[in-house]
Amino acid sequence: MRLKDENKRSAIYRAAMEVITEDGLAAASMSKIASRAGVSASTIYVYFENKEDMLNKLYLMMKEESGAVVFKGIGERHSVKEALGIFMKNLFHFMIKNPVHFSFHEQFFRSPGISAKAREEGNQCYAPLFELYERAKSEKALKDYPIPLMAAFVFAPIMDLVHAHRNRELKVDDRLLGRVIEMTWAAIRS
Amino acid sequence: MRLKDENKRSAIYRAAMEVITEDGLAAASMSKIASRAGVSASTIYVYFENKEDMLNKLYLMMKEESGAVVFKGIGERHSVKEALGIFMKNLFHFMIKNPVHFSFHEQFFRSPGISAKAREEGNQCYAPLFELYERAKSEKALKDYPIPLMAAFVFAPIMDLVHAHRNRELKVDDRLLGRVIEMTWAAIRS
Amino acid sequence: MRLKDENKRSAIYRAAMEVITEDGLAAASMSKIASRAGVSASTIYVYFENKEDMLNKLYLMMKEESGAVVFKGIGERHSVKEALGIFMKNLFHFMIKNPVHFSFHEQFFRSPGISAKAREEGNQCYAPLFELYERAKSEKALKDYPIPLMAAFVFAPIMDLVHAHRNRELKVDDRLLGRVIEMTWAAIRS
Amino acid sequence: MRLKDENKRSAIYRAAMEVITEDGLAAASMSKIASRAGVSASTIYVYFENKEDMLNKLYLMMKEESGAVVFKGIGERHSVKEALGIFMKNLFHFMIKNPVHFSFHEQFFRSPGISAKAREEGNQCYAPLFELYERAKSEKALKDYPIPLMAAFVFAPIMDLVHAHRNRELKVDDRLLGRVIEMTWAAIRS
DNA sequence: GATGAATGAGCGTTCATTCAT
DNA sequence: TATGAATGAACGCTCATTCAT
Repeated sequence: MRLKDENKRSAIYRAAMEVITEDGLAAASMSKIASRAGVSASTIYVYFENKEDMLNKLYLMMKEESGAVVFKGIGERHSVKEALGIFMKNLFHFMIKNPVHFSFHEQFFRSPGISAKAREEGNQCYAPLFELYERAKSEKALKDYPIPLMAAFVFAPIMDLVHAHRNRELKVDDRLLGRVIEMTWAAIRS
Repeated sequence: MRLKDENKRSAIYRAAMEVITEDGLAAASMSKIASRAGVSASTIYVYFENKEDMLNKLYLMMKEESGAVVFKGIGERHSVKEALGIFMKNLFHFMIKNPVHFSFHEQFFRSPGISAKAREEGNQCYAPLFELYERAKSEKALKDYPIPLMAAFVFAPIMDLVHAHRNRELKVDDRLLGRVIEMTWAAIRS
Repeated sequence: MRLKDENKRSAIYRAAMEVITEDGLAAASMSKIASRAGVSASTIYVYFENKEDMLNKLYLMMKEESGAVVFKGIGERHSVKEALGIFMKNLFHFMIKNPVHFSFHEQFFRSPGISAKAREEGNQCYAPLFELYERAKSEKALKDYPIPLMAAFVFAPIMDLVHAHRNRELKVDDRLLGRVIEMTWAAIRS
Repeated sequence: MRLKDENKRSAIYRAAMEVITEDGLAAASMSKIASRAGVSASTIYVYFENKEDMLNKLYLMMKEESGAVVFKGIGERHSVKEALGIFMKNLFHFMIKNPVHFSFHEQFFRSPGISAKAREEGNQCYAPLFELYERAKSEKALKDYPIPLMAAFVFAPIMDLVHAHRNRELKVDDRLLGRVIEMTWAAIRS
């Protein structure tokens, strides 16, 4: 028997991302994804239980991909403020370079299409951020407010920046990015 | 002839909100909405041109409803900071009291399901916010950054707060709300 | 109580003819006919039992209208050949002047939309043609073949002529019309 | 994987013909055709793009089927008159033996349900008739009148004969058929 | 008599999924 | 493993018709 072909699996992932980005989540049918991936629709069911399973796993995979990038260059040597700044810059540039990730994130953000379990697991790809938060608490560098609240000040402005940049409403350069990071810092610093 | 029953129109609105809240926008079919509203699916077409028309009008109606509430108590006598604080508190309480509005807003935020025209009209329900922003610019009370960027610091934390409150991840009281307003202010003040 | 308004009835007839001519029989919905007639769809049900009834009665009315015209100028003094020639000319000109009648006839010709009973009654509007046929039999002017067969040679060429004329495939003048009548006569004469 | 079952394709064709024959073109819904064919409605979409595509292809198939029969036995050795006679006899017998073809032809004759392209292609199945017409012109055997006009004298009587035969209004035998052919010839001969 | 509201039935079509090979 | 065939369920929507006024 042939082994499951991991190239095929990732072709399906890639196709799903593209279709969702281009046509939206609602219009992303299995057959559209399949033909984009160059496989038959029924082949998807060899690799995934069903559509929901595929989307959840895709969500996880994308979280892993971004998680592997957004913490690059951050080390113990950095202050909390520096670390957060690097993270936000990384996040911005990753989303600019990977518009499919960005669109996908916008489509799935709090969408009921993703199970709580997958969401939970996806968050673990951002574990370094939570560790940073813990460190900050011990250093008393950040306000001691709940994580989701702090996260709102970190993520929302960056994602809005990417959105405006993509729509050409705004030309985002390093100076503007730096200013936004300062705004976030002003909000959350202790 | 029977008169058009405005109760029925609002029953359809309510049903649509509920179904979208519960099952998500993608799964909100006309027949599901109809049976929730206690009417036949074809009756919806007596009151609306088609699904898109219904969703756009629903979007507008909800924007109007929230717009009529979130600026209550704000006057010329208030400083920009005070006015923003009142707005954010109003927004929070409105969303807590109207969970369907909240879910609906989350579903429709940047969804392609809403036409640009409806979005534009919907924004006009929040005109006082834009006026406040203009006033702030002339008073040099706020950073002179693009509106969507500033908005990210105003809306995202409140909506996250509501989200966490609803999920019982967080017990939000006036003190926490006040602190969040302070965080936002620290971020956007000039 | 108000009397049934015969103007309204004929407005419905006229609207139905127009809609059927413009959009085809399949697309002629009751509401489209109603709005063309300037009445409510339910008003049609005051004047007719249902759609089928309306179409059958419309069919009859049109047969009556054409029947009142196509025998004009024919008298006992005419030979069978002359009479047939006048009939065919009348038929051609009537259909050219009343494109709605023509389209309607083409749509309904042998369509299952018209009941056998209405078809039967409609034929009685062409009674003079049958009488002419009887006279011809007694004069031995025509072949003694069944009526539907003879009719094929009389009607089909004229209707085709009208069709080609309307489509501008053919410019039909009196000379061509005369020739066609001669062809028919050559076919059916004894 | 299962192989595409050509029996199924022709079962759909047959079902469509039957339903159209019985209920008329307007009432021939996909689901009615499907259940007559013993397949699910969605299965039709495996074999055809959509309803229009199916009807056009069905139209073509039927034209091909009749085209393959109605010119049988006609050769260069036959005079124009003989050839036309054979054609008309073939046409009559084909329509008698294939009542579904006959009804279908009546329904589709000039119906807007068939695309101009399909109609064009369908006509090519009757190419030998056009060639015969050309030959007749060069031999000056027929009147030099436009094709559709000549066709009216050839087709209409035969189709009427079939119609009357099927309705038992008329018992058509070879003698009557021969006489009709003579009538047509008298009409169109030069 | 006239009509807008209301609806069940049905339309053509798409879809996620299963089946047989 | 891989896939085209097959399908029940559902979709958005239209329609002829009835009802209440």
